[in-house]
This record gives sequence, structure tokens and C-alpha cells, in this order.
Amino acid sequence: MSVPRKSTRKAQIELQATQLFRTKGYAASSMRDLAQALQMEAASLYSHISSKEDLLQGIVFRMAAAFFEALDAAEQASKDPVEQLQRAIEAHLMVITKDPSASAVFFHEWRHLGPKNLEKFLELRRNYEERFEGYIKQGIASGVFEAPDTRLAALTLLASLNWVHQWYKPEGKMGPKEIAQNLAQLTISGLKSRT
Amino acid sequence: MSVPRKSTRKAQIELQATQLFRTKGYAASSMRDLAQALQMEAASLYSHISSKEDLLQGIVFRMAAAFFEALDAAEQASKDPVEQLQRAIEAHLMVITKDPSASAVFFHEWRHLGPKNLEKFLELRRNYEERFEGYIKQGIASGVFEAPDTRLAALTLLASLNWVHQWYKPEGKMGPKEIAQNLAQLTISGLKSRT
DNA sequence: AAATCTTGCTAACGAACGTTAGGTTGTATA
DNA sequence: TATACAACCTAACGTTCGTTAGCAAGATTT
Repeated sequence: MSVPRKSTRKAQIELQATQLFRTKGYAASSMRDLAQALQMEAASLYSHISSKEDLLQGIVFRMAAAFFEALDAAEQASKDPVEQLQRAIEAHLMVITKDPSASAVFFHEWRHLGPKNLEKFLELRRNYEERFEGYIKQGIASGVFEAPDTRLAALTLLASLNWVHQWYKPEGKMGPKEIAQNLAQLTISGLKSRT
Repeated sequence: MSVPRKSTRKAQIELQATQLFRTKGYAASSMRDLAQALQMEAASLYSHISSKEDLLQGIVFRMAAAFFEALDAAEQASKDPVEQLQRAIEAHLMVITKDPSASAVFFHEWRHLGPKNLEKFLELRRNYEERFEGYIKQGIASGVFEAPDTRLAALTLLASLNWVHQWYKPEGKMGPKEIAQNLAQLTISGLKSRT
């Protein structure tokens, strides 16, 4: 009657892989490097994973799912466009600050995905960006925002947020909530209608 | 009486390398790939360059110099902090839009520099960031800006600007000047004092 | 005409790469 | 107690990597 429990070893490997890919980059990280960090032989890794790209794919799409889940949850029950955007920014930053290493891999190493996974990733990203663009468009429609180019505005906003993983330290003086508040303030001000 | 003219072949190689490093990343680009793009053999490259990292280093530090030169030129003769920052943003974006490929390599591949060059790069980057932080501090001192954390504000601003190379197309509908204007507007608004 | 420089070639080096095959050991299940 | 499985090993595979050695042909300079 035992439910087939997921091996915890694979999770450990993915964790180390995340750290390694973050610091050295995917292409410059060898399976032997990864094995050494786990104090095992490179060949032994293949008892738990099927390939190097499999590791990358796991990290990337787990993060993608986290971003979408957070955004979905933030989208509930709010009609004010400013608040909507504020919540979206907060949700996005919560995902990043919860796992800065995986975020770094997500933002920087996706291009090493194979053609099929790459296409999937790009579509997800486009959708995600369009969600943010949608909030801005709503704000413009209701007169509270203004922007000459909504796509430019959305991409610029996300660029600001996606930079956070580079300097955020869990033990730093600024906590996730505080960062979210500051960045929401900084980015939303640029959109506010000046009338 | 001939001035020792610089070989033009090396410049061609660097150009192709820039393009290749941009699309595949430095670590995933082989010298044989590069040679093929230039229709020659990999070994022949070494008549013009001394190593793969030499190529990367050339691209990175040429861009670094370009950024500093542009910023120096933009810093002349302006006492208004808002205008100062506006000019700095414009200068920064001019460098990026002038060579988006080299910018992409500059922003993404610097970590593959050797220890010595890496250290040099990091110091330059810190200086550059502090210049921007300085403009913001000046603005705060004269009461026109406000920001809870000037470093956060500076890094966020630069993150917005440094994203441009990802989507900018020289033949696109928005020209460099227009982009600079839009982004300056978006980013500076977030800093403006609300009193 | 001789010497030099530029630009490229072929061949090959040792090292590192991702991955597979096949085996061993200890632990949990039947 | 027998069986299955998870976890890891050694050895090795075929490939690709950055780079060096040595040479050749054309252009330029002396």
C-alpha cells in the first residue's frame, strides 16, 4: 500500500546542478564538476537523471510553473489596475527571492534548451509578458496609466524585476516584501498618468 | 613613412566572434564554428589572435571603453540633476543601440573572462554603477528626486536600459533617440519627488 | 631580386566532454 | 530467506575541444 515515494536523491542533484549552472553557466559546467560537488562519480549521475539537458529542462520549467502559479494567484479579485499590477510585481518578486539561484538559471540558461523545449519556453515567456502588458493596457484604458508603447513598458518593467536575482541575498538588509514595495513604486510611477 | 596600419582581418574575426558569442554563448561557441563562419580552418585563426579568451576580452573591454567615453561626454556642462541623468541614459542607450550584438556579449559573457580580466571588469562595472548612483544622489540632495535606496534605484535603472539589446532592431519602428526618450521618461518618473 | 609579412593550410597533440555497459553492495520488500 | 531495487562503482566509448608545429603561396617592402 506504499505510495511510490519520489527519490530524494534526484532533488539533491538538481539542487547542486542549479548552483553550479548559476555560477559557471550551463555550457561551462561539466557532469564531472557536478558529480564532484555531490562527491560521486559522473557516471553515477545517470542512475537518477537521463541527460544533462534533462537537468536544465527540469529547473527551467519548474520555475516557469512557479511564475505562472504566482501570477494566477495574484490575479484574483482586484479590479483596480494599479493594484493588479502591484500584486503581479509582488508575486513575481516572491518567486525570484524564494530561489534566486534557480531564477538565475531560468533567466540566463534557457537558450541551451533543445529546439523543442526552447520553443515551448519562448511561448510561455511571450504569454507571461503579455499578461503584464495587459495590466498596463487596462490601466491606460481606465485613464490611470499612460505609455507610448505598452510592450516596451512591460518589457522594461520585467527587466527591472528580473535583475533582482543578481544582488538579492536572503540575509541582506532588505527583505522580499520591502524589495517588492520599492520596485513596485519605482516602476509604476513611470506609468502613472500625468494629468 | 607608412603608419603601421592595423590588420583588418582581425576586426572581421572579432565581428564574427561577436555574432557567434551572442547567439550561442561564449562557452558553447567553438573555434571551429567561428572558423566555419569565416570560411577558414580553425587553426588559421591563430595567425590573428592568441586565444579564444583573447577574443572575448577584446569585445568586452572595447564595449566598456565605449560606455565610459559616452558617459564622460554626457557629463559635461549640465548642472540640473534631471538633465544630467537624462543625458547619461541617452548616452548609455546610444552605445547599446549602436552595437547590440557586442552589447549582448558584454552583458552576458563577461563571467567567462579569466580571473584577472574578471576582476578588472567588475571594478569597471562598479565604478560605472556608482556614477549613475551619483546622479541620483545629487538629485536627492537638490530635492528633485527621492529614493529609499539609491543603489537599488541605480541598479534597477541600469537593468531597464541593459535589457534593450534583447529586442532592439536597427530596422525597427523605434529609433535610438526615441527609445532613449521613452526609457528616460519611464525610469526617471519613478525617482521624481512627490511633494 | 631578395627579404619580409600576411594569410592560410594540413596534421596532430593531449585533454575534456557526455554518456553507456556491466558489475557490486547494502537495504527494503515479498 | 529469497528477491528486488536503489545507489554507486570502474572502465571505456566516440567525439569534440583549444591549441601548436610546420609549411606554402601571394603580396609588399627593401
